[in-house]
Amino acid sequence: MEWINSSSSSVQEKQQQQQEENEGEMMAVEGLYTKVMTDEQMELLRKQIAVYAMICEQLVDMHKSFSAQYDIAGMRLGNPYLDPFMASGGQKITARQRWTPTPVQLQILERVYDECSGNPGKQKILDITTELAHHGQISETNVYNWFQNRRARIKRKQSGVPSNTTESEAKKHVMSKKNTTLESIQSFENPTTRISENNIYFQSPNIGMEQMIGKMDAGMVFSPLPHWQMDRYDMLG
Amino acid sequence: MEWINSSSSSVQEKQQQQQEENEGEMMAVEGLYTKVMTDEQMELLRKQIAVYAMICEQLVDMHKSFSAQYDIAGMRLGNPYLDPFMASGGQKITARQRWTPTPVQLQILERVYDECSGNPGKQKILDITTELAHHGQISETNVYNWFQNRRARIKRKQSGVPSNTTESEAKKHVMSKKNTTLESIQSFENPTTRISENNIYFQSPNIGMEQMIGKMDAGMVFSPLPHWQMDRYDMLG
DNA sequence: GTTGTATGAATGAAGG
DNA sequence: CCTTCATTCATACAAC
Repeated sequence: MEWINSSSSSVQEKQQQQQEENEGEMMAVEGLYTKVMTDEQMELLRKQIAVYAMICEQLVDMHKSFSAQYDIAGMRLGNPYLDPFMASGGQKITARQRWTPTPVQLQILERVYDECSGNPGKQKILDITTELAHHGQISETNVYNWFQNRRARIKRKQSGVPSNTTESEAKKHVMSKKNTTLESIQSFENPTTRISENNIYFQSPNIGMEQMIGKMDAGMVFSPLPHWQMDRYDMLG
Repeated sequence: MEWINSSSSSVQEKQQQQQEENEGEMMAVEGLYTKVMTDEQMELLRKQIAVYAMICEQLVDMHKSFSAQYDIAGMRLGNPYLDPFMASGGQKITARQRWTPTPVQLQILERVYDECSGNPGKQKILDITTELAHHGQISETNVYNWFQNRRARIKRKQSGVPSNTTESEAKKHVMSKKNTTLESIQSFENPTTRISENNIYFQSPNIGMEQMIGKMDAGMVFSPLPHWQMDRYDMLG
């Protein structure tokens, strides 16, 4: 069978339509459509899985030790870690993963925003999309999101931008991509239990069970359905 | 920096297959190279991660039982670990304000979603809630909203998407996501050791540790270096 | 190459 | 059910 064959399945049926030469996440392969994933994304996924694999393994080892004897000393689950896989090849490209309005589009959007007091109707969005499409690849969803975000962010600014940046959208800085994977995993939520240092999982050969559990309970939550798997849906018809 | 270190564990050992150039499924886009992945592949990966998450969670639960029973001091030999960041703000201590499904919960939800064709009855929701409660804080409303949103969003995605013919065929390859979810994962690498029954992981909130370990040693072993990164990897024949 | 920031997108929840 | 909001995640890009 074909590995690279277009299909749909997964939680949401999907089928692409729209722009075919869109360089976004879709591309044609032998006449079929497929999603594109960058090395970076793959790397990330790979790491997530690896992290789980490691944790599962350690937990199992731990259990074995327990079962065998309450030999605490045997608690040493890990040992020196080796690098299972790291150096990813070359991840140069970055297929566009997110739409970015062109200056022209932005200008039009802002103009319309003022005209509509920030809330254009569905039909209006469709019209706008059509017009913007003349200036670059775009979809209704993009427009919809743009207005959505615009409203939310303007509102936030007005209602005060107190130094209260600890909560809203101006704080958490997920640093460089290198740490992103772990960061995203451990700090997904619940800041009170998050570990301050990155690499908590690997900073030492032996990780305390308590810590691990902490991570599981609090931070081991990750985006279940990677957004890039989803299609860019066109907001309703 | 090193991400994953491992020594000599069954699972990770295999991850060693250094990733090379993976010329395999690459294609040129605007002069750049990218990897390609189908929806099925993505779905599969996502599920793999989810299963790991679930296993980890259960292992942790088990561990907790053990700890409680024997109250082994050695377990916390680690470092108490204090969070240096908690002091400043003060309000961030408050837990999250909105429910976020854990991977396990999500997996269950999706399974139920398929079973109920997206519309579980009131009683069903109650049942689900009860079960999900074993994996984290949750309320009926959460479940209700989840289904509500899911239906709406799936629908939206489907709209504007001319149904396609590739679907029926493609589905065969991956799974109808109902009972095959785990199967596909289990048999990912080693079909001979796969579990014959589906949903073995979910038959009850707690499954025996031995079983789980069995799964890990036998069926849960998958190519650490995602097949889609290997050259010409042939997924099942 | 890192760190900070602006902003596109995902999603739980609320309102109608 | 549908639309909208609020919050958060993640990425593109600028600034260092």
